[in-house]
Amino acid sequence: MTRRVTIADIAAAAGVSKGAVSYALNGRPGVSETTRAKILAIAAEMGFVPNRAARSLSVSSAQAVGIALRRSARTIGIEPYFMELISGIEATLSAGSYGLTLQIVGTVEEELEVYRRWWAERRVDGVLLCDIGTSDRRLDFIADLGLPAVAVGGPVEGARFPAVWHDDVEPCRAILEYLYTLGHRRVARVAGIPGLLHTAIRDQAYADMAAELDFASVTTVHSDYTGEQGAQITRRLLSSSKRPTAIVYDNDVMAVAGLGVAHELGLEIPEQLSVVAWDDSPLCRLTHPALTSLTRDIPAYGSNCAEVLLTLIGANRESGPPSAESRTFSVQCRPAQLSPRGSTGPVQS
Amino acid sequence: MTRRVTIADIAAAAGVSKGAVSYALNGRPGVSETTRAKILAIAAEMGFVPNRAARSLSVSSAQAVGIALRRSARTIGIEPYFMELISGIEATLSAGSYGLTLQIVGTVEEELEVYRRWWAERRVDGVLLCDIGTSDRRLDFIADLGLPAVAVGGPVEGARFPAVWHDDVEPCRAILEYLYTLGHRRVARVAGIPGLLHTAIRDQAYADMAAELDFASVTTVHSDYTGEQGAQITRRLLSSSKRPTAIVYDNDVMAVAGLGVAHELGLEIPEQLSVVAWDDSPLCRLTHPALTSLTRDIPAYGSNCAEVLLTLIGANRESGPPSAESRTFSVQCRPAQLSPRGSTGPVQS
DNA sequence: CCACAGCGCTTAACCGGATAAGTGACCCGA
DNA sequence: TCGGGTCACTTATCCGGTTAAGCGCTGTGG
Repeated sequence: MTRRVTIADIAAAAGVSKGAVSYALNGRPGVSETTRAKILAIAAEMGFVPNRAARSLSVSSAQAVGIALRRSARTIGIEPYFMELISGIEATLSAGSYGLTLQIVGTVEEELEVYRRWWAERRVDGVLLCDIGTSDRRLDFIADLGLPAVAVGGPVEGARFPAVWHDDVEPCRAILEYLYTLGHRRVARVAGIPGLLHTAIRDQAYADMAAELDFASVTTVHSDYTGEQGAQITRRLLSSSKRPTAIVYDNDVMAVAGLGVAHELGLEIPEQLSVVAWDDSPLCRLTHPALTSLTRDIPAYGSNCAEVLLTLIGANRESGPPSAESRTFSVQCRPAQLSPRGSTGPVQS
Repeated sequence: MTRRVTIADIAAAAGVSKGAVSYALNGRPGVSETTRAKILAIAAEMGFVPNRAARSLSVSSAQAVGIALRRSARTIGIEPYFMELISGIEATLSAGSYGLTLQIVGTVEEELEVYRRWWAERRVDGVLLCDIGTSDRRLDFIADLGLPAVAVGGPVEGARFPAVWHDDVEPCRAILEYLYTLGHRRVARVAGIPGLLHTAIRDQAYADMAAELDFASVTTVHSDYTGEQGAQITRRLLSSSKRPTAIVYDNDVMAVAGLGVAHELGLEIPEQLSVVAWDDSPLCRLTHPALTSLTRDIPAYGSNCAEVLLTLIGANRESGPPSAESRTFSVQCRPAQLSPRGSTGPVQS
């Protein structure tokens, strides 16, 4: 339990000044190669690790980024999406020796307050915004704050900072074309939360596609993404007089719940009902039959987001405020791919 | 984008010294109530928030705790446990205005390195250790480091720091008694990773209980907690000549997978097979039939752990090193309760 | 031969708070 | 009336890094 070693200790041991040690450790000019090598050797031997607070205070950078999740304690675990996303984010951050600060909040107000505090305290150098809404209060708030941020989702109209997103239109087309080919004409969709941007984009894509092909009906019911609502809506859909022959779910949890309801009602899958899930977590392969789903690489997505944020933060540091161009660029990732499995099949006449 | 407000700015505005402002803001004696009120008013008006790095440097506390998870990017999402745990931890931490720093690692070596760095950098004031093993290298390493820590799991023999845990023996008894009462005599258990402490504890509890009651067989097969292995083991169990009439799974993901396999093999649940899951995530209520499972309040558990860690850190700060007593106390939480649902029923003869 | 540049290092200021020590004004009791 | 204690505040130092400025020495070109 000896006292931690500081650059002053190294300076004393090497017989040079604090400044020289700092130059040597940071690989900047100002010391000879001989001295540098000696200092580095001593630092390594003494097990020197710079104090984060001291460095932050000097260079005014926290070497950390923040992420605030707005979910309840009970429901946050069930959605594999977040943990996979965080895992990807984390991989990129720790490669760049940045830390990740996580906070879970209940309301938008709390979330805004967290951002304000983080930035005022300089606890983070930037944040990642999840669950982008169609009209999102957070976007202007954060831009006004001057807090570097990246939207995890998009495209965001007139954004004042970058967004990283997947195209959702193409996968929607793929699903409907696939179901159409299998002979389905009555398709229902259990969508996510209406206020979310990607929900709105999918709504539009389905409507467009439905008009293009001659489906008898393509209905959309909005939900809160929970399994409970997924089950409830499925029960309602399946007990209506003209029930759909295929149901598409906006996440995997609801799809699993829907599958459960179908079993409960004694429906054979896929003979009497086809089921498609969005977001191919391992969950989709656990059920019987396995769920046909849209596969995205979520950890890679998280890594992309983190990478863009680090670039933005780097750009901020040098040469004053970043250019408008670099602040609003938009990165599009590979769209989700349809993975057909046992839960979908041709319509039985 | 004005420069951030410092105590020097407040001092200037209030016409006092930096020191007076610091005393006023921290509620310590040294300023009159009149002056204190004036300073607080000015600070509030100017939107003052103390710089975290500066404060940390002075008081040498990071106001943050760390948690390192050793899981792969792909599998970490599927287990609702972690996110629920983190959510509970976070609730307590942010109530005490502590931050949570998260890192995902691949190996124990990496994990140890992360702890070493965090502590050397003073990026965290303490850590939470998950997935405690039967002989866990991390325990001594961290104790030697002097890094305050709490084990999330236990009881830990000869621990040099506190552990927070559930009794697992009682729930094991409850499951086996329940299944025995329903007439089951051949019970299989798909257990978790053998090296983990709670797996070993459950192994022992099942063995003891099996000897106590006259089961025909109580077999245990170890797994890696993934759905894939859960399915594979279930398939093997169910196609053996003397197949079990009930299977108990050490987590919910494997139970769901097992249910899928049973469906696949055309077994009626619970008529031909009873299924019990450990850890009652919402997942257990999504399947059909719903899974009988052991309910624990994971977010509350996380909160408990965080609370103990904060106490430990607080104890550290005042009066030098904490007493041996406070360092090794062990908090036991309410054991898991059996929630019978549709997946279990009496044996059909 | 000298002005000047460049190297290699030291010095000292600075980041933004916390805090021990110091100071002057005031009050109180002997 | 004066010593001593308390109050209210200021001053100065520290935490552990970074970094601009300074300074002596050497080499070099005009």
